[in-house]
Amino acid sequence: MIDALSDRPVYRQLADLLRAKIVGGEYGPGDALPSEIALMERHGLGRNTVRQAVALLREEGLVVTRQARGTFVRDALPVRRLSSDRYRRAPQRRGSGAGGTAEAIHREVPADPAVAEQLRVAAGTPLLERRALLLERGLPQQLSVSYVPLELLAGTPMADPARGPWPGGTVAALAGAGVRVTAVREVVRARMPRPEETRSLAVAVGTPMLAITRTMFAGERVVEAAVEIVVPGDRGELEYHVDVR
Amino acid sequence: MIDALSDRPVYRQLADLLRAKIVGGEYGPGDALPSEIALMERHGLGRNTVRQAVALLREEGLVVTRQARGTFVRDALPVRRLSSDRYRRAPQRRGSGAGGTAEAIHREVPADPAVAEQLRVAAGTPLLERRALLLERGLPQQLSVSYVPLELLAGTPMADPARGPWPGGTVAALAGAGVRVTAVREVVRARMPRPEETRSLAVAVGTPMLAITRTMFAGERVVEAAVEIVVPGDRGELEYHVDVR
DNA sequence: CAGTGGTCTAGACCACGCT
DNA sequence: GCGTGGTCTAGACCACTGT
Repeated sequence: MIDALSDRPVYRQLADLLRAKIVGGEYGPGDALPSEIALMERHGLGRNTVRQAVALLREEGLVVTRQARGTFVRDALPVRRLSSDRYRRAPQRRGSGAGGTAEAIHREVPADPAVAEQLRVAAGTPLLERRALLLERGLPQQLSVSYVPLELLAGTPMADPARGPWPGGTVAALAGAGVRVTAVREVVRARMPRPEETRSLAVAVGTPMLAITRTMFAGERVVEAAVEIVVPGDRGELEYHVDVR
Repeated sequence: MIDALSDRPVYRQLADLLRAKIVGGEYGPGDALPSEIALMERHGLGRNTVRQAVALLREEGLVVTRQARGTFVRDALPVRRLSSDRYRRAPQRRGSGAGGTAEAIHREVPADPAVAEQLRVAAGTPLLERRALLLERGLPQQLSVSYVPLELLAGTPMADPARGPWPGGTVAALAGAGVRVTAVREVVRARMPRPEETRSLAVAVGTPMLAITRTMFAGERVVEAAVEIVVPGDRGELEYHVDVR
């Protein structure tokens, strides 16, 4: 099966072999691949070569390795779809809003230059910083850091940093402060997780991330800036409706 | 600098060291990292350990390795922003539409079950399949496969599979056939490139992709289904405007 | 305790880019 | 020709998970 004289590196040939069995369904989601020792013996390869092949599949997102347990075909996780409808002011439809539990840490901070530009305020303006982690069935779902000018929240319960999560999301929270969000701009990127994100979001190495920069507007005024909302690519997808004019 | 007795693996410590110098600016975009031999000698490590550290940084998207040349801090490529405005029927604003050159292959095919469902037609319905590769300054920018029911294009130049790219994009092409696109739905995912995509899009391994499934509507009718539009995560970002109602 | 993947070393040869 | 990263082997010890 594997040709040591081929131009194609041996570890790639082994990866091709295993990949074909995975996409062909011979190894289904959750199944264990043969152990490294078994692959060494079956194909007459050194262990590092086998490990290189497995590493390639891991980078492609096809398998995960678990120490002392084995190498497993990646489970198709239930993907959560985040629709642009989630910004409706009207009551959230089931399944479209925040369905899980959230942990949030609020803090009062002065605007740093980058945030100030996004919010269109002067650097140093007092802001409420909100760091939130959304959990769904115990699995971290998204991580976000966002800012609201404190002035907008003055005199409302949201101005208190000790306050917990905002039920109903940011649009509802701002509505509670008399701020009517009229539009949202999102810029979506794909990037690899930073080392600390692999921990806090509990993602396997090699899992790409959706990174969203969100800006909320009330008319011409910017009322919220989410510097980055990070969603593991194997757990979420984003849905947008665009009206063509 | 590196503690062999630490709990943290040596290769991770080396990766931490190099990462700190990259994000700290000591190695700027395009700069070469020290060679593997240099890192071996400087830190008293085996070559595979050094290579493991570099591989980690490559997976994180921080560096690219080029055979016989060296390891380089990844260039911040000019990122092309794809705005939801690109679907306007009005003349495209500069920089928002398709600015580069496109290669397209058109073919007449019967609808397979998955596409039929997305298009809401019967399986086997004759479709025009369009495979397009968008280039920008010689660099592949996006790859897409999309389908339009042939019936919609009957009697127009677009029905001819031998015809080349559609200037002005799909909305303009459909307008030319008398089909007025009113809305677009996009579902965005992040995933790693498939092996053949690393070639056709010329991306470094470890570059995450934005994968978009697009559905175009004329009223209630589905007039185009793009099964997948793939954009390298280091070359593109998506911008969406959402009106909050 | 046996088996798994994780880490690490030492050494070999190769393909390629530069000068 | 020399230096670079790419591939591959053989062997060692470790940490962790199962029984």
